Amino acid sequence: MNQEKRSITIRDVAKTAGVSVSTVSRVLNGKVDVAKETKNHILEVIDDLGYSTNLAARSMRSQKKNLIGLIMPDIAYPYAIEIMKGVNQAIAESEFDLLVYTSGDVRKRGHITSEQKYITLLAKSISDGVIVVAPVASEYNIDKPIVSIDPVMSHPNYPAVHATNYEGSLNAMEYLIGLGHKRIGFIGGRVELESANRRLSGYRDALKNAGIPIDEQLIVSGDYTTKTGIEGGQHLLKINDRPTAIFASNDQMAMGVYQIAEKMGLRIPEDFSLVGFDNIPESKYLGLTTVDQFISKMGYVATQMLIKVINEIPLEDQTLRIKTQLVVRNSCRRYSGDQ
Amino acid sequence: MNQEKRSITIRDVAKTAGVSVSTVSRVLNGKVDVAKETKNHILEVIDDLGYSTNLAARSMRSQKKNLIGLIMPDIAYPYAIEIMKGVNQAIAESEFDLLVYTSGDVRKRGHITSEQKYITLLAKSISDGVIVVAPVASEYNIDKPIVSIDPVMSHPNYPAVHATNYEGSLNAMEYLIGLGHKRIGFIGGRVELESANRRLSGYRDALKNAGIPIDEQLIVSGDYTTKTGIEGGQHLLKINDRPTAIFASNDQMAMGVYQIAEKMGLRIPEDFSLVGFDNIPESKYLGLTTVDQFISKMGYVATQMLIKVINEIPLEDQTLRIKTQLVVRNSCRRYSGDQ
DNA sequence: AAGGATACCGGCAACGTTACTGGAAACCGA
DNA sequence: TCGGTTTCCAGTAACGTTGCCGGTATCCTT
Repeated sequence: MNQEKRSITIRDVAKTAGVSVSTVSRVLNGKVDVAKETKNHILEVIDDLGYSTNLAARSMRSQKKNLIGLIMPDIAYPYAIEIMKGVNQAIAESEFDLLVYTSGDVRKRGHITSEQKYITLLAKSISDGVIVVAPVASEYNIDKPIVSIDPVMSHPNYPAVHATNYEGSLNAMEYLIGLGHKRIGFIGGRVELESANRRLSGYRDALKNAGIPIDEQLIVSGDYTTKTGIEGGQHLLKINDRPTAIFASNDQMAMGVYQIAEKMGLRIPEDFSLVGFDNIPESKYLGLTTVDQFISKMGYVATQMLIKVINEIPLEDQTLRIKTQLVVRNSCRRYSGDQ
Repeated sequence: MNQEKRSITIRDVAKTAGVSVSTVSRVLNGKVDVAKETKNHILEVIDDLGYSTNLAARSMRSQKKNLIGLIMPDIAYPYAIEIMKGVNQAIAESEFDLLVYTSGDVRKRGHITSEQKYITLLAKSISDGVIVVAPVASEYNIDKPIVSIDPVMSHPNYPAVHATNYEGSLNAMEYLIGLGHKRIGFIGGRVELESANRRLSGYRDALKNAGIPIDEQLIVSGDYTTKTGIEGGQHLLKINDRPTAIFASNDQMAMGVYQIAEKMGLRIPEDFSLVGFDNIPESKYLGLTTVDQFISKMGYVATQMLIKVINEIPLEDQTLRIKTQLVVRNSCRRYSGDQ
C-alpha cells in the first residue's frame, strides 16, 4: 500500500548529473575544488530534482551545522516568549538557524528524560551548541558549547547570563518603603528556582535594612502563574489589617492580583499599591510598576555568547549579569498612614 | 588543545555492559526481546555513563521519531507567537515533542534556501511531520505528512487549516458601515499572502454591497508591520476629507495607527474609528475592535490534524476552516455625518 | 619538451544508530 | 531422550552524508 516514495538523495543527484557523489557533496558545501561548469550543472539538477540535504546524515558526519538549539520546557508563557524574541533577533543577525526544542509542558516527561538528556540529545546530535533556560544542573558531559540563562547555580567555568534578581527585588522594595509603605505583602515564586529565592531575600533584606519587622503572615507562596497570583492576592487582601502594598515576584502573578482586586472592588493604586517583576509586555498596558529584567536582552546576549564560543572567540566574562531596572508606572502611590 | 572529548556512543555502553550493540539498541527502543536482568544492567550502565542516544543517527535509520516540526520564518511577532502557543498546547497533550525551526527573519535567506528546502530539511531528516505557516507552495515532493496553516492556495489533497479571511473582513466592514461610516480607509497587508488579498476583497465587496463607491485614495498598502501601520495611518489621516474610520488589515498595523493618531493629536474613537484583524493579546489592552481569527486555535487544530495523519488516522476534512469572529471593543463609534 | 604544480574529481571509509537474520541455549512435552 | 518451541542475543548490513586520499588531466615554467 504505502509504497514509500523514497526521497531524493545525493546519490540520485550524482547519478543524473553524471558525476560522483563526492563532487555533489562538494558543491553542496561550497568547497572550491570544483569546476564552475560542473557546479552549475549540478546545481541545476539539484533544483530539478528538488533535492535537499538530509540534516540527520549531514549532522552525523560533519562538524559544523550552523544550527543553534534552544531548550525550553514550555514555550507558551510570556517569559519564554521574551527569551525567544531575543534569541530570534540574534539568530537573524547571524549565519545560524535556530531549533527550539520543547516538550510543551514542564510536567510532561517523567524521570526518564531529564534536562541532561534533552541537552545531549540536541547538542550531540544536531546543533553546534545550545542555550538552556533556567537549568538545574551546572555541568554537562558534553563537548559542545552551552550557555545557560538564569541558571540555578552559576559555575565559573560555564558561560551563563543572569539577571540581578536580588538587587532588583531590593530596589523595588526600597521604592515601596520610600513611598511610606510598611506593611508590604509578598507573593513568592517557584521555590525550586534560584530566582524565586533571591527575590525573596531581597524582600526580607530591604525590610531589615529599613528596620521594619518582618510579618511572616504577609509572605505567601506562589508558582509564577496567574492562578497563584489570584490566590495569593486574595489571601493577602483578606487579612484584617491588610497590607498597603503587594510585591508580586513576577508580573504574571501581579496580573492575578489585578484580577482579584477588581473582583473584590479594590482599586490599584488607590486602595493598595502593587509592584511586579519581569516587565512583560502586558505590564505596560496594565500600568504596572515593575522590575524590568530585560528578558529578551538576556536571550539576545546569551545567543551572542554562544556564537562566540562556537567560533572559539574567547569570552571576556564567563557570566554576564544583566542589571535589572525599576520601571515606575502608576500602580503605586504614597502611603501616609493616615487613612 | 581541544582534545575533542568524544561523546559516549551506544558502542561504549555495549562494551562496558558486556553485551552487543544490538541488545543495547533493543532496550533503548523498548523491544520485548531481552531478559529483564540484562535490561536492568544495561539501563544502569546507561545511567552511569550518562549516555543519550544520538538523534541524528537514530533519525537516519529509523522511522518513528516522535518529533513534530514547525517551520516559521520568524518567531518574534505576535501572530507567530500565538501559533506557537496553540501548537505547544497540542504538543503538551501528545506523545510528541516539538522542534521549531526558524531562520529568525523572513528576509535572511536568499534564493538558495526556499521554503521547500526548509521543509524537506526538517521533514526528511528528523521529524515525523511538519506544520508550515503561510506557505506559498501547495505541493511538496515529500513522503512525510504536512499540514499548512493559512496557505496561499488550498489544495484539496493536502491538509490545511484556514481562517475565513474574506468573511471576517466583510463582517468588520459591515459593522463599520452599520455604524454609519462611508469613508473608510484600508491598510493592506503583504500582497504576496492570500490572507491579505482576501481581506482586501472583503473590504471592497462590503462597500459594493452597501452601494458605497470605492475611493482608491483610501486604500493604502502595508506589510503587516507596525511601521507600515504608522505610515499608512499617517497617509490616510492627512487626506483633506479624511476617512471617518480605518480598517487595518491586521492588529499590528492598527497599533501603528494608534501611535500616529496620538502623535497627530487625534483620539480614537472620538475623531475616527479603527478596526483591526487578528485579535492579538495586545488588542485587548488597547481596546481595539478587531476580527478574532483564533490564531492559537489554528495552531492547536493543525497540530492535532498532523498527529492524526502521522498515526494514519483518516481526516474527516482535509481542510478546516476556522470561523473568524468580530470582537467589539471601544475603538469605534457611530458616525452620523453631522460634524 | 619534460618535470612539476595545479585544478578537478572519483572511491572508500566512517559517523552512530536500527532492522533483519539467524543461531545458541533453555525449555517443554511426549 | 529427542525434536520442536521459545527466549535471548550477536553479527551484519544498511541509512545518507562528508572527510580523506589519491588519481587523472591540464597548465605552467624553464
